[in-house]
Amino acid sequence: MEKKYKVIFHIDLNAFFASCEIAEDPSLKNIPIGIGGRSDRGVLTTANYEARKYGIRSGMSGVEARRLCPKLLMLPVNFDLYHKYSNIFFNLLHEYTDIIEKGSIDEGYLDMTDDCDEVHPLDIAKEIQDRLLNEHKLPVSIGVAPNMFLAKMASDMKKPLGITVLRKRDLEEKLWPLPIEEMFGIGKKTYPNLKLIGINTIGDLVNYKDMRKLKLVLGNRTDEFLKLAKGFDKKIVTPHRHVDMKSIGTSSTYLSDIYEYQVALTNLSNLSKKVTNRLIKDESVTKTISIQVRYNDFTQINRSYTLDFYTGNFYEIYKVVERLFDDNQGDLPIRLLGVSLSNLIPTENNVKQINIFDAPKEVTKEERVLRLINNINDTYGNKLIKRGAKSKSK
DNA sequence: TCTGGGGTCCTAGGACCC
DNA sequence: TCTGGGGTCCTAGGACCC
Repeated sequence: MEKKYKVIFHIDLNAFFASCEIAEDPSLKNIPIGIGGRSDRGVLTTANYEARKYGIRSGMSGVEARRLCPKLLMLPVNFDLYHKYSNIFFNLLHEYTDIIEKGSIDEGYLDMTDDCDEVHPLDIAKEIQDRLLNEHKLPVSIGVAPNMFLAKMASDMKKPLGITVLRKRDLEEKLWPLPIEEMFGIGKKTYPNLKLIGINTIGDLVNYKDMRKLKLVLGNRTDEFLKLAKGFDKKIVTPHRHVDMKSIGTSSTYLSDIYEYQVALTNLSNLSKKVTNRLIKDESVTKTISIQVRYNDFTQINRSYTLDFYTGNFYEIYKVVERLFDDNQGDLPIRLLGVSLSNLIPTENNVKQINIFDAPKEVTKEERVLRLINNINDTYGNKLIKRGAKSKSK
């Protein structure tokens, strides 16, 4: 028999990074904690609820956070720890269903439609929440709804440790009064434009009549957003969606701006090394290599190059990075550099077409690169970045 | 509040092939 | 020579999310 409604859970770990630290060291429980933001130019990735009492929020600069709460304990980001707890979280969820889609490191969607025949969904949600808290000290909020969008919106409604059921008949009362910027998918660029045309709440969007104006703001996604706001979402929970990584990247904002060509290259080499190691650990190879350069006025360029073969070799990757940088030098001091790899496939699927040891020229270049990396005190070390192409984006 | 680092997806133009 | 369409891949930028 066809079921009328699906039962979808969205489960969200509250203040996840901070919760991991507290789970690991319970003595931190009642003190304000911020994760990240320890350098002068850093921002907090997470603040626990104790810290939020002081007005501290994630995304806030560390300097500002300390001003609001001088006794704030600031801890470095520890991804290994968070991955450990993320695995604990998803393993527990798998005791209830295998139809789980990972939203990110700290949130997941569960299709519980077939698991709620004899048990009320609310009872299962309560059990999952209690177990995560009691067995692993992980607080979660859970949204229960007939589709993924509504479940996501629901889990956000009561934090921390909330369980919110959002049925179709609740929309007018619970969803539509929310400010439009709280709608999943509407970000800080879009909502000011929606407000300009008179849309302040999700309900305003549902009732909006002037399709021409709406299309000017939302473009091709107009119909999609309208359907979501009305409570319709056809997406289905897709396990393993995030198993195959589409890209691996790393970037760094430097403590002070970079003025020197050689320093930029050294940093790009370090980033390339780091990202190549992650690629190897992931047992993948890449075809497309990108660099990211953010200047001190916050304009940013991204440049990429696609090889006609796959590689997991540092020298091959760095060679491209170096060339992309050489070809695109701006005339501003650099605030951030990044290297990212995409077009990834598993190493075992790669039939290597080029053996670099057969190509003497390549080896010569490798040696040159090697010298470059090992020779930070090069006589040209203080050479100013060449004046070249102006940064474009604005 | 002077603004991190990890990602995903979408768009649009151009190259290139048939 | 004026000028087809369809499909795919690449590149750059932008919006968004956690």
